[in-house]
Amino acid sequence: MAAPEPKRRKHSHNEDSEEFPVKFPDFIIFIVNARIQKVRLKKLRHLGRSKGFVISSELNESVTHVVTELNSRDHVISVLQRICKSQRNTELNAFEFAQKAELLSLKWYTSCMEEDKPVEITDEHRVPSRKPLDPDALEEDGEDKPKNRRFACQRITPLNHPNQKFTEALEFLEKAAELRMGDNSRSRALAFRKASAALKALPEEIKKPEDVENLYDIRGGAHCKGVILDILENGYSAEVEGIKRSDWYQNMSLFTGIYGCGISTSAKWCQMGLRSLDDVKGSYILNLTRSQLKGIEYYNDLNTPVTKEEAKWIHDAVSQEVAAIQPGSTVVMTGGFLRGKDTGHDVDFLISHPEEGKEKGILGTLLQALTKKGLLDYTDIQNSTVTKTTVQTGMDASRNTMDHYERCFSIFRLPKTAQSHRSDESSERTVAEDSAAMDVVPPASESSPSMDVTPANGTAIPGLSLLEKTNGSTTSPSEIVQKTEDSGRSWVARRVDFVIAPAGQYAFALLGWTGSKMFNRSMRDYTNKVMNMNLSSHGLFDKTNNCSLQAKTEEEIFELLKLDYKPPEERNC
DNA sequence: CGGCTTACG
DNA sequence: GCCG
DNA sequence: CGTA
Repeated sequence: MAAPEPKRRKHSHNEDSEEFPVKFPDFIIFIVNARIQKVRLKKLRHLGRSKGFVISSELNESVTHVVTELNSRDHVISVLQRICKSQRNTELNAFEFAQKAELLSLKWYTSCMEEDKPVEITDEHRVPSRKPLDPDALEEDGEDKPKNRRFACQRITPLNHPNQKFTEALEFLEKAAELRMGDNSRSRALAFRKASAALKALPEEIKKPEDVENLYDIRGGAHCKGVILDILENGYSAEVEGIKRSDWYQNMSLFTGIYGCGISTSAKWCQMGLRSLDDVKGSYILNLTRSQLKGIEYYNDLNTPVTKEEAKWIHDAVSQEVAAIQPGSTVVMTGGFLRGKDTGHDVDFLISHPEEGKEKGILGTLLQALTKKGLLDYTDIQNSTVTKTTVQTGMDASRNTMDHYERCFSIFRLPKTAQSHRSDESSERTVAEDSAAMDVVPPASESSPSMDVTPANGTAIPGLSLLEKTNGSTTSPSEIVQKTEDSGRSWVARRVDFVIAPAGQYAFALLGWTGSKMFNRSMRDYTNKVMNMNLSSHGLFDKTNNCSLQAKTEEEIFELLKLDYKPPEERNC
């Protein structure tokens, strides 16, 4: 509504209080910004001033009324402390201040706004102290309370737990919800995932419906409880089985299984009448992205779980290269493997260097080195392909372009010799031997070393597959699949993610890339709602005083957030 | 009845 | 879909 | 939009 007004640069100190006549000088109000959107806060302040209240933009002794969305006195005080600290206001003690000033809910404030005057303050308006100094003091009350913690990041969530049957069903419903493209669908999917996470943290198997009463993320819900009940009674969920059999689910599943193809694209293809991978390959009107082409080409490989052994081999290969590029660097395999899983859909590496700044350029050089060794099939950086085709030396030309970026999603060529040497312990090979063993094509000038699907002259011909189809109605589509499958490669394709982080962000990157996804969402949600801070894989930002907080270990991050530390194996929500 | 993690490519 |  |  109101454009950024030029009026307010008169007095930077007490800002715009002079714009409106003060009608209630006894009400000096400070609004705590926690749990309030920035825009809304601005409106609230302006509204208050326009009604004749004094809205202080600073927390000081003169403030008489504190207004907040927070619902516990302790919480308010701890936030006030932070504000004092950030204002360098050392003489103001948050505890003593809270004794004198009124701590009131936002409801009181909005009531005042509606009535155009201060409304009478009742205990309803006051922030409840809600301090059961002895939690067991309130016995009968305690029975009704949730028996798990509110946020998944506060709970111990191991990889293996006794309620797999239930969580699998709930996570199936999560996936199914994501595939439906409604407005609520993402949020509904989240609800299923949260319910699953709640069960994953239970130490005992669920035997009766009462076992899931009073659990956050389940207790208030009919749907999830119904699913659990179903499984308890029949051993399976009819809803889940029904969806599994449905055509739309199978088609959507198939297409979203293609790397680079999300629900939007999948739905589009479904609506176009496509029903199989061959349909996609045979359609000449689709504008397939680079990643989708690779996703189709390596559909089977990329949908085969990566084993821990494979991951280790890749880790070795990557570490070797990185050590050569920048000695002293660290290469950590993050993701599910760090959380204790023994398979994964991809492998994640976090690369860093203890000396700030020395990590710069590593990723670009690493990708070139791996590509040169024939270990990388695809990187999702778009720069070194089409434009500079004239230069036959290829890689050298792109040197300056491959510089500063921090993530790379790639497809790794894992030598088959590195795959299964379980039966023979002595057949351990080194990375060097293996990459030498496979017929390494020195990555030619063109982007794709012309695999089966793409024609040899480089540029993909849109109508090619169609021609094949029309030429021989005898040419079965499965023939193409076969071609791609036993094309006699000496390697398999695996998804590998590279992340690079400067030393100052290392702990945050490690935390973020270790996951799980649900753990991250939960922890970031908690950070917002409880701490009024902002957490990402780059850092931690305190919104109450607009400053970022440093941490050099994961433990320090948990401490800053007042959370009990959880090792990676306990983050499997 | 609004909100639901956050950021890069 | 579940929570505040 | 897709991916983590």
